[in-house]
Amino acid sequence: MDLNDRKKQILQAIIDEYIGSAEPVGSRAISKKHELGLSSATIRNEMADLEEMGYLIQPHTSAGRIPSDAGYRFYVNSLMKRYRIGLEAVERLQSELAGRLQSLDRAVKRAGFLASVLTDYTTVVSAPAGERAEIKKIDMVPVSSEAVTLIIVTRNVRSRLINAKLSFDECENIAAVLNARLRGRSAEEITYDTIRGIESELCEKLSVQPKLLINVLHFVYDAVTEAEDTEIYVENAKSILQYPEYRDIDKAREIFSFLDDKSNLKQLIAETGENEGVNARIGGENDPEIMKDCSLVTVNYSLDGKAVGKIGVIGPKRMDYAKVFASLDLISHEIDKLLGSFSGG
Amino acid sequence: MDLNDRKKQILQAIIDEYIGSAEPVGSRAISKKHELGLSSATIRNEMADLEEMGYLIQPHTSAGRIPSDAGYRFYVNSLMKRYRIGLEAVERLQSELAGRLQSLDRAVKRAGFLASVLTDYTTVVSAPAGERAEIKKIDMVPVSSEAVTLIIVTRNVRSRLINAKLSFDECENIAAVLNARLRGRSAEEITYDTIRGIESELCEKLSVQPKLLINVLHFVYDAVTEAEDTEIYVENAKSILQYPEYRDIDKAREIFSFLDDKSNLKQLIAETGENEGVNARIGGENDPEIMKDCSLVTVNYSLDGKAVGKIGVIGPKRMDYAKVFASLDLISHEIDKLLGSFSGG
DNA sequence: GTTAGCACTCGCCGGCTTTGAGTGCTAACA
DNA sequence: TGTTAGCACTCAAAGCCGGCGAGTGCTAAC
Repeated sequence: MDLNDRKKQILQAIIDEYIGSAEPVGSRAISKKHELGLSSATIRNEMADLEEMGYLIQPHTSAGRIPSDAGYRFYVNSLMKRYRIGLEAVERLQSELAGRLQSLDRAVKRAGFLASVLTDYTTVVSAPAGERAEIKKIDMVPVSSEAVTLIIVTRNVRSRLINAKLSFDECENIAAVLNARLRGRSAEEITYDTIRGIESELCEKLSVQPKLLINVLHFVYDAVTEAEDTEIYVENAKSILQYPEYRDIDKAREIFSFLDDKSNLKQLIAETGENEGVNARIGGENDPEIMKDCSLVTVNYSLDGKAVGKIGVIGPKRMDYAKVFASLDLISHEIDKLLGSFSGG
Repeated sequence: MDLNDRKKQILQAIIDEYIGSAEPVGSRAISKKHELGLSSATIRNEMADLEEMGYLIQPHTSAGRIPSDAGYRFYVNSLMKRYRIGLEAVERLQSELAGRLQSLDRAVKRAGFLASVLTDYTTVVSAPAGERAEIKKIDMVPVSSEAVTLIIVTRNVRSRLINAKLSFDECENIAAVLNARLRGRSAEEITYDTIRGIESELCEKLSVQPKLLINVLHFVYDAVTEAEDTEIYVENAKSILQYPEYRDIDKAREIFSFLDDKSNLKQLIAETGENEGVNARIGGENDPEIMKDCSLVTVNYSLDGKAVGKIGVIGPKRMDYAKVFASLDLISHEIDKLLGSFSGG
């Protein structure tokens, strides 16, 4: 059944009100604050209809109404007004994002942080998935008499400390062989046989103790093929405590525990849509029990035209969707731009 | 005035009890649960004395007593029993700590995490302060047609992305010059003049556009001299919510905000003792207002025999000091061992 | 179709009482 | 002289109204 214009207006008014106050909203409030030119009685009738249609819920007889999941869904799809982010905010965002850049991961983490500042909700971001990241260079540097740092440069830089007594020159020699064999190849192409080959070459050419070598190669193999275990960053988790729906400490604790476990978050994020643009999962649309009275709004960002990660905002169901949508839209575009400037070729 | 043995026993019993229950403890409870062979009336008299001496506080007339800051201090200094950490816990800790090691920073962060698991309190750790970290190697690698990664290896690895169109060979050449000039020097030794020198050498030898070069050198200078801004890691902040003293959401929020701001933490951590072994700051001994009903227990860890960072546990004043002391003692020794195996020379 | 009016519902709040844990004091006891 | 049983007293917390008021649904009039 379709909603007529007036019902839409009323539904919108109720949701707007509730988003602001977190209190059930009554007919009188709507008739007074929103200039619909209708008496509270009329509103009441309409509200009764809207409740019957499933868009509103009455917590108890003598209270006002609050939106149901379906109500929010309708709001997000058809009612919500476009939010305009202030120009200074946009500029500040751009300049903060552009600051010195350590890595793509860091850039994305910062984007998540900025999203949390912009929206004042908790954000979750997944770092760029690095599939088929090609090895650009491998380096080995002794950092003390006892330890060597192994550095692998792909799209980003990974490093690992190895207990090994190797001189600077030995490192250079080993690195040269590694580079000759591995440079330009993507991690998946590298098998244990590849490493075997390297091992025998090294044994022949260099006078390094084989035992040490095995150790080093083990680390190389490990680091190179490492299941590009996408990092997940959570920012501003504390903002959860600020919403009345989490006045209950135990509930808040549950959420914190949930957010602390990256595997939860990976799954949560993975379940969200792959399509373009900003996407919302409202309340019960989320799978994990604890998330059923939260909403999760996500957007994909891309590198070389391919979606490689997500930025998500987690907040109460009555979050300011308009603002969140606008913020994520903005941020995803900015991060796309930024990443674009570092990719290509 | 000194405490006789019986008073000590009673004080200890009260504090032990209170640490467990978080409720004011009454004379009857002590006389029953702790086998002192004294009636509640006698305990009452002693408690009155202990209160007068400043070790106990009575929240209101008809409640039991809780320890004062002085009470806790006395407990920590003289009463607390030695806590023994289980052997499996020790072994688990050692194996978890020894896992693949990305950097010293990471190792320490993990130590903080493990401390939080062991104690179930919030932990704060400061990464090894890198003063006089000597430059082992500088590397430049093009990662796309548009970007170059600049890598600086000191005791750890820092990297930075630069927008620059440079070929692999150009990068190698520039890096060679940088290495020749900078390798083996510590960050503080490098002045803007040094960089000027490199600039002119590069301009002479190589046919790189000067403008691009300036950009690159700017980054080098920046990355090299970067105020080795010690990282601070907080783990298990959520555990705060589990203690009845933070049932009040607003109080919890304050703490979270405090913990979110690294500058607060740096200062907090800096204020703690430099001496050997585990150190406690109890309640009012802490400076920040919000920390006045928390305790902070810290320990230094060292690299090359010099204290370079701290691991701290933050919890309610009635934390399980014995356990925390034992845990930090253990962890600091383990991390010292671990770091030791990567230093030297 | 809209609205004023009205009876009704029910959670919330403030004040009241009750309960009980815990105290200090006193007097008797070893 | 130190210890203990007994007792009156205190006071926060919990339970228990009762009134308030926001909000409703229904009805009747416009």
